[in-house]
Amino acid sequence: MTQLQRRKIPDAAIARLPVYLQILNNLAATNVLRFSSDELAALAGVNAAKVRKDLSYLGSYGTRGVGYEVTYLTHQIKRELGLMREWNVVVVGAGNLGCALAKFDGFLSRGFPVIAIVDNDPKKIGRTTSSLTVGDVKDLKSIVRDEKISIGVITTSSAASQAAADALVEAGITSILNFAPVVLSTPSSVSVRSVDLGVELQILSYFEQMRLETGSKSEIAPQLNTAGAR
Amino acid sequence: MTQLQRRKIPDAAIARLPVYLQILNNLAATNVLRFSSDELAALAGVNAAKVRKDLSYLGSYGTRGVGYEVTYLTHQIKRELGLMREWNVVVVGAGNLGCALAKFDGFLSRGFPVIAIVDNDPKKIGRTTSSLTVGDVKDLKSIVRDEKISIGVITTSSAASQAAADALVEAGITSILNFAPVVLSTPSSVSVRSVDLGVELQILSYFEQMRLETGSKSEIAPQLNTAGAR
DNA sequence: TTGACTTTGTGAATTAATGCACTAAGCCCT
DNA sequence: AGGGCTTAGTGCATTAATTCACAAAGTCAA
Repeated sequence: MTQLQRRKIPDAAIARLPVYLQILNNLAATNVLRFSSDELAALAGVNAAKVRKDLSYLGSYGTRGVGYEVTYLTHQIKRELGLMREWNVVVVGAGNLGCALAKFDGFLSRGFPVIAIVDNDPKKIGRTTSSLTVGDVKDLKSIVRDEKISIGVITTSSAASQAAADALVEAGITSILNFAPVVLSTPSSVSVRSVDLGVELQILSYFEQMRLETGSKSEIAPQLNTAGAR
Repeated sequence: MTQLQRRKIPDAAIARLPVYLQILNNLAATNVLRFSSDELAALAGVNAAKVRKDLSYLGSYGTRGVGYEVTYLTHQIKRELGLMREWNVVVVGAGNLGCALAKFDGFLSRGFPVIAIVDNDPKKIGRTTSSLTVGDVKDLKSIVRDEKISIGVITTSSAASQAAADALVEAGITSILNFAPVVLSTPSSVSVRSVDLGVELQILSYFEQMRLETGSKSEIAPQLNTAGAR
């Protein structure tokens, strides 16, 4: 009720803003200066009215009869998503996936440098992977503090994932990206997003089977995920 | 209108079934025989009515006053999702992420063996990674045919991802899991699910920033993603 | 300056998803 | 055999998300 009113943006819209942002980056890279909601909608594979409504949550940044400016809107989306700064990341779990993510361009290039990687396995601690040395999960608290880390990524086994989450929470982390196929339990003040690759494949297999059963002509529902976190 | 009526299950429910399945596997591993919707709801972090409604789309497989049987319901969910068989997978893009996924337990253990990995870079073709030799993307069509591959996973650079998708479609693949931060364009008969790790982090950063701005007490919306594919 | 054209921004209608709350069934104890 | 207890299944109200469709606001050409 007070003036503290950061507009309440629907979860579904929040999840699409990063997609728009990515497309705007591509447009900027090809020297496009302006775009219409129709054009962006086509590139994002969604309805134009949805694009306009999503963008309208940010404010009224388009010009009627003209469209939106690439750089200006990019700026606004970044501001809204909290991307005017970098957020440091720690990876917990130095297995295949963890090491691959630590090296992964896509994190740094989107503003999320991986600053540290830790594990609880003495055989892995001390190893070096792309300029990072695997640390001990026991030191998480001091690492998080010293390196000003905001986000934890869990790439441990399922069995170890809850302990990893507990360690992250204990270390003061409030945002977790979880790759273990486990529903983590954390305080409600912590945001958790889970990416379960098995789930993704199982959803595909549902549609694949559907096609086999019905003789393939079936229409496929449109994808996109919602934001929100637990 | 004919008898071809595979119940129409809502997308949101489809996306949750794999999560329930995973939990049932854990219950079975600890010798639990039965469970109630309340128990499953607690484990999955959702509302009990939602669990019951989701399960009711499969049929009426519970017993009032008692609950559901773990093994029987596991069977039913697997049947619905098309998991009574394995689905072979090919990874396109033998970079860090591609190689890590090729080795990744989580695929095989959930019924999706990675049978082949291909790339278009002559420097990578021929290399061996965990019992798989990197093939040439040019041979995709014959690989897909000979190895009876159903699902393609794209782990190329953004720049190469659309070409990878085109190659998969050309090879007859109708289900794609895409890790490149690009909205792929494919025939509507092909199911595409995109996992953009940058998007996931950006969603987290939104909530993180929200907490900083509002002084952290903010409630966090519940997560889960919807199914559907494009 | 006017008029034709374009495209945003948004009420209002529609559709989808969620969650409540109650009924219908089955178990178990006496 | 009956009564109390438990829990699935579901109709219905609510909330969230999507889409339509149009007025408002701007451009541009003559």
